[in-house]
Amino acid sequence: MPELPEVETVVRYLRPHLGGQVITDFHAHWPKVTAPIVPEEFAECISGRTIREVDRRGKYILWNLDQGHIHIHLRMTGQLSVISPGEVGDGRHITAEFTLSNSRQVAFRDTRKFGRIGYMDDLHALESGLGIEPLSAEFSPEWLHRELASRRRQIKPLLLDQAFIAGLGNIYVDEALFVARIHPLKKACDLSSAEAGRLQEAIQEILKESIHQDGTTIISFGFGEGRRGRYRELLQVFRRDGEPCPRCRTPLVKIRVAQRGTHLCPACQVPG
DNA sequence: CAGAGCACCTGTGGGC
DNA sequence: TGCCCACAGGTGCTCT
Repeated sequence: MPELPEVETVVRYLRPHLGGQVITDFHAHWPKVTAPIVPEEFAECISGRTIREVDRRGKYILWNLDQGHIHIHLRMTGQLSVISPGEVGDGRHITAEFTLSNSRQVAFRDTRKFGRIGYMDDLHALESGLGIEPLSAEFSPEWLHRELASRRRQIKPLLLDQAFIAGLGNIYVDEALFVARIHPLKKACDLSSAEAGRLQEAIQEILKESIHQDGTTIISFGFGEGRRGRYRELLQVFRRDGEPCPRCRTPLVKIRVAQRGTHLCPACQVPG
């Protein structure tokens, strides 16, 4: 499910609900949700702590506490919603829930159970595994071209690598490579300066617009109760194989790259 | 180092 | 309608 724009949307939704609240209780319905530690140990770390602010790093949602940090990764199907007692509704697939000092609850709903919740005293370990923020000023055309020059990997798997750029996933990589007219199998070090420039611009523009649209809902992404992202209608190639290319009308195709479904225009994005 | 394959889970949609 | 298979927005592990 969620890539950077969807995670950012969830963070913006949560922020006004959580700031200043004390975590009074935590309960895991699916014990592995706090893996590698057990839920009791996690609860011990965070109960009684105050949430100072909600933030995002890559695809991680961060709750910065008065001491330490909670990190939440939604993986494929995770959803967070703030609910009042009595409006719990459909309790299916809820893997964990927090209770706040205002007696509201934060429910973590996760059909496929890949999502994880954890605690860290400081964010060093998280930071060490994450690359540049693609919406930061440091992510410039020059930075990208310089970094690509030393990598021999195919460009799509590289862009999906969170240790390189933090936050991109399958949807936005396909969209950005299409806009930049780059074949997903092209070696990173073979990209020209002009291609790197187009790619950098495409990534930033696409992410910004998607955040503006509250992200992309394909099937399961939502935030709060029943809210949906609107970027799906703006997707140019993702899951549009068979449809005409919006640029040249050639039918879009779907291939496998790094075990992921990959959508492209065979005329606009030529290998080599 | 780069890439393939599989594991972790459940639900959905297509083909027969 | 029912069954079986492929596939899904992510990541981490092992093996070559």
